[in-house]
Amino acid sequence: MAVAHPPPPETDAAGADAPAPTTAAFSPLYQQIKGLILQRLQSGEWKPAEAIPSEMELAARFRVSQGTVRKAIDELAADNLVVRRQGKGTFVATHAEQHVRYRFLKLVPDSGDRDSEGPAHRDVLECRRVRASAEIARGLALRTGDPVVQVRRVLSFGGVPTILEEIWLPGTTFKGLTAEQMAGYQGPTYAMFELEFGVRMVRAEEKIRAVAADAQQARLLALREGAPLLSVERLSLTYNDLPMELRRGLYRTDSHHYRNDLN
Amino acid sequence: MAVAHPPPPETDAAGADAPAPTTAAFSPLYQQIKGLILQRLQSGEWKPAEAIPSEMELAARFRVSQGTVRKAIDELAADNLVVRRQGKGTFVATHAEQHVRYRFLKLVPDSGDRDSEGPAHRDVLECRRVRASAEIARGLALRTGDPVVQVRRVLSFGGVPTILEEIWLPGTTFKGLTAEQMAGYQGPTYAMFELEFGVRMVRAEEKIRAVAADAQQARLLALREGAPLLSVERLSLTYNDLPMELRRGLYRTDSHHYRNDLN
DNA sequence: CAGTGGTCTAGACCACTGG
DNA sequence: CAGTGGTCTAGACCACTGC
Repeated sequence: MAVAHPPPPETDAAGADAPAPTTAAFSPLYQQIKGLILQRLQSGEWKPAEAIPSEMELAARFRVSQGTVRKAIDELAADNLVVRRQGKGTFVATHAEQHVRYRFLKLVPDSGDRDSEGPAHRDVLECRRVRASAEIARGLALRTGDPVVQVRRVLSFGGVPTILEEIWLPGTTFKGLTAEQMAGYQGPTYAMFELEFGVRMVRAEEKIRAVAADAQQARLLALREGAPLLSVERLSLTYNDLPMELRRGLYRTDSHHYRNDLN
Repeated sequence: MAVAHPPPPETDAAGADAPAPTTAAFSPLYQQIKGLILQRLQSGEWKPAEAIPSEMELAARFRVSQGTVRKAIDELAADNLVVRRQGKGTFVATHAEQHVRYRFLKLVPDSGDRDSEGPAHRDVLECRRVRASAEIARGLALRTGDPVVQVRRVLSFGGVPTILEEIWLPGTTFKGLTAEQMAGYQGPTYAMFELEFGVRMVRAEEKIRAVAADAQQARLLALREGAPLLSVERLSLTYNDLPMELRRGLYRTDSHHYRNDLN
């Protein structure tokens, strides 16, 4: 209510808060607040790793109680869009510097954690602009023939080539992406996407299959042809469920496995 | 505080609420309440599909505010231990009759949803008591040689054999499990476990690999030997993270895939 | 209609962080 | 110390269910 029909505005002149609720169907106040915060997040008003205003301040801005803001932020935190730190503030989530690196990579060594084998070595085989095939276009919500950036690379852990992957990105958003960027950046590739292109991947959907390595794949992963590989097709989405990356990885699973927790 | 040091007891004589907090380290009140509710759930005081007492009633019993009970139940609902239904009550979650059937089975047909191919046909190849190998014992937190029930079966979708799986269950808890129960029960096997053995699986951990079918596996799944299969090793746990089932499934992924959502 | 979960508020106090 | 997120309360009212 307070958002849709604000009482005599006080801070409106200063901040222009209270955008049109469009054709808003009914929803709880805290959902509306969540939506307003989301808008600021995707508009880039608050950038990754930055602090967002305190709960008290947001409550004042939106003219609701702190509890209502709190519930909105609770959901954003549950969605991994934001990270709360007691005593410090609430921060826009990022794929970098967060100690939850490699959030989307669920391949782990059979024994021990990922840290035991050190950082991955990236070998970029290819990075070029091409035109989207029908299949790629469908996945990325583009039209066939639209420009896309295609990357092929091999990731090695402890010197062993383990992942062969092919990545497709919308050409207009990722204009100017170079093989050097893909190879040289320290930390997760998704962190580089945030920093260089302002694109933050929010969630992803994976389709997993078992396949047999063809001759080329076998060579790149130092295997015999026909060896079983895990095929992981990932569609990564940014705010508003907008697809922003299509990736197909072939994982060796002789000394690693894909770990998944169900609940 | 209210739980640890209850004021002059009123309902204690009637209900005996306020079990010893043991060596309780400090934790928020709502966490303590969550723990108390959890105790009732795992003790079987409230059984699957039954309603638990209302928030108001629990608040009165535990001598805290409704909001505190609410937060405790919120977390239990987030953990899928309990299901809230506005206007009706809060119910103990179950693998049956919940329209989230097959919560742990992430294999879906490439096109369309699971309903399009009808229910799975179960073919039980084997169901017998054996002694736990070192590996099985380790997974189930038993000792080598302890009795376990071993089941082997094939699941077919639309007439096509798709999953070959081997299941190990602690022999003492699942004493008397028969092939008829494994085959005949309508609905998820996990629902049968709840009904017949009072064991509710709360969460699970899966390790996924790509493997090549051996001669026997290929025959049972109507494939050529060496065909790539998804190996899904699942450890299912009940309350208190107690392991209760070890399962190794081999999935055909020529017309199905393992679907996973990351966020 | 009464009873349930769901929302919202206002205020108090606690726990943690940093200057 | 002030500022932040985290907990807890008490009470009001809304939305949904079933009798």
